[in-house]
Amino acid sequence: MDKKTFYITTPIYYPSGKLHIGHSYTTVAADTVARFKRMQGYDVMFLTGTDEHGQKIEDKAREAGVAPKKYVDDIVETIKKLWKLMNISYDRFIRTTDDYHEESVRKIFRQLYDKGDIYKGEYKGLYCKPCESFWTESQLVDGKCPDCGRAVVEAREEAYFFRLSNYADRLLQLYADKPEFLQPASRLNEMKAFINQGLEDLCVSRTSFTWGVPVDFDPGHIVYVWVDALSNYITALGYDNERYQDFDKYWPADVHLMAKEIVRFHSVIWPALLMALELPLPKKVFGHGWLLLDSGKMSKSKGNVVDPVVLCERYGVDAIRYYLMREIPFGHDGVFSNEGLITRINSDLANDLGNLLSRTVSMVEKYFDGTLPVERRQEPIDSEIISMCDSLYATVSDCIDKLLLPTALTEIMKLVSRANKYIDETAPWILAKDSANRARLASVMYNLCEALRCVSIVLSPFMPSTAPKIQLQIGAAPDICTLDSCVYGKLPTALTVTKGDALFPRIDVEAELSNLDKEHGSPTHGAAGIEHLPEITYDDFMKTELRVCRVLACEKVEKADKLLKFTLFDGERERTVLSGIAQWYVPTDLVGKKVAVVCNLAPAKIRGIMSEGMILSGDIGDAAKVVFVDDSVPEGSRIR
RNA sequence: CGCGGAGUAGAGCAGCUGGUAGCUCGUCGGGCUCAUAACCCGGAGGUCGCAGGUUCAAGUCCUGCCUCCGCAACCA
Repeated sequence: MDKKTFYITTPIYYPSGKLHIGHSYTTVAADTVARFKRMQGYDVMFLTGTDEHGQKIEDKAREAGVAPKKYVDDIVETIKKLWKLMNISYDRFIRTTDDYHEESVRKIFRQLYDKGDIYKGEYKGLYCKPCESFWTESQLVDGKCPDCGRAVVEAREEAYFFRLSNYADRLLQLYADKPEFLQPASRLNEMKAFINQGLEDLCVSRTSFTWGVPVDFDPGHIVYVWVDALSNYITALGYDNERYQDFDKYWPADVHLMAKEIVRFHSVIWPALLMALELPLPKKVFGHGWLLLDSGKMSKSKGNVVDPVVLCERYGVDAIRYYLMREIPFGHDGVFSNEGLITRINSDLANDLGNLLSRTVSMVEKYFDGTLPVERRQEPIDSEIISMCDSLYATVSDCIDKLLLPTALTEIMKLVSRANKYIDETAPWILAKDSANRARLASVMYNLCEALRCVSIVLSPFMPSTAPKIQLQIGAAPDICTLDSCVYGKLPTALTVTKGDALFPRIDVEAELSNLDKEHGSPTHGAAGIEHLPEITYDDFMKTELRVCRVLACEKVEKADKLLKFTLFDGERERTVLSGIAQWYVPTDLVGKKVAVVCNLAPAKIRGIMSEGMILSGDIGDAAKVVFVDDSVPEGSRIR
């Protein structure tokens, strides 16, 4: 009883599609800290979950032709499977569609309303009817709708607002009093600047969609994401609901972990909401950086290789966990690349750690038939490796507390390197030649096993399935693999080891990279493999109405870097088509040209403009070039 | 003037409160043979984006500029 508690959270993820490696990154980091804290004896609550309401889910579900709940249910299943695969030891998984959460949200909303922190107001703005969008004065282009260029009218809409502006001073005070509240520190300045620009009250309800928690005293209004999603951190503990009863036990959270783009919500809106609810504030908000692909941004279209499931299946969960925690400077953006991943696995895990275990255990088997004799002879040269064993825990623990995860790993790997060097210094194979050195040789082997044992202990939160494998091979029983035992000298004197499989088989870098290219196309260089789609029938093809069109006019879309707006003549009428090729063409050069157009593509609104078709272009890496049609072919000709 | 981040050896990164420029990978040379062609030692390689300024002293502080990258905000 009365164990110290530790409450850590990830954001609740938006299940509008598959999660990518970035989500895994946040979650693995949180998991590592949670595991470490558990080992330290804390009563840990590690919360993750999903944020399932909102317009986008509603739209996606409609597109997919299923009910929103069904849509998110399916995705949540894949998310839970992913966390299971990645060995994520969350204690609780909250879904904003859970009954108890919705109940709490209704109560919280009402409570804030009753207190006067939420009030019903009017969303005043300039409204464009065709686009169904509100704009502010500054967003307008020439006084017209920036999307479609049509006239806007002043309009008002009822909505609920949270008095965020009232909390500006208290937030600034919070940052001043507790700068450690928000980390890394650079984000603090950003938030101060943001608040100093002037905080406006926050619109916390919507009427434009229905997939969410209704405002119970005002049907038609839906609680918007701020209150709905952020409050998960307390509703999951039973705040304002009966499902759980450990709010008093765990709140305030020790750390909210997240990627940098949502730091603002967690360090401005969330504390303000908590202030309004008169609840204690979380101790720390930490915004880590992004994983960038070496070719640029991380995006869904980049292919399978950044799919965490594929990576884990290919290289093993612990290797991926290690890579993520080791390679990316926590708090900054970092580059994710296949080559970086493979070299990291090879050099750190295969060559250094795995090979250290392998050579150590092999020598004990070779020189002592697997069991060390009890005679010992220590020498001065042993002292360094011994003292490193003894100080390892304190060093790592300090790093974890400061969320310096990569540093923690480099510190651990220093002992691995030292041990490898120690083998060279002591040259056991020479000692083995003279039976007079038996005691000395036993000491050397014992010291190596101790180093491995200590390493495995502090490594276990990072690599939960690798650590026990090491311990098994060096014959370390579970009771001497706790953090308390992370000091030199716990292994039995007559230690017995058991050689096992290689921990991390070495990967042939070049072969692996070319395999990846073959299988997925090169995600990094953009050229290698041609991806083939399933065969289709002639009828399938003929469903596409491809026609020759002449470009009557072409201009850049305002405020859009990539879009060109075409006015085409298709032999029958004019049609407007948008195309994302502005970087590669001067609009006027295209006028008069004939192009191939998919005419029966469902119209879609892009940047507020209806696009009625698609102009065919050939992809050249990331660029695209229009496929021009010979001038002798008349407009309207069917292409087949 | 939309917001923000970054520019340090071939690549990826450290360099906090200013005082001989470091790490990992790669590369070159050497050593060892217990081990997963792994391990250990040594070398080469940087006028720290550019230009000014402050200072006895500046990747490190200040000013301006250039470049790259995210997001906002679109690739039908």
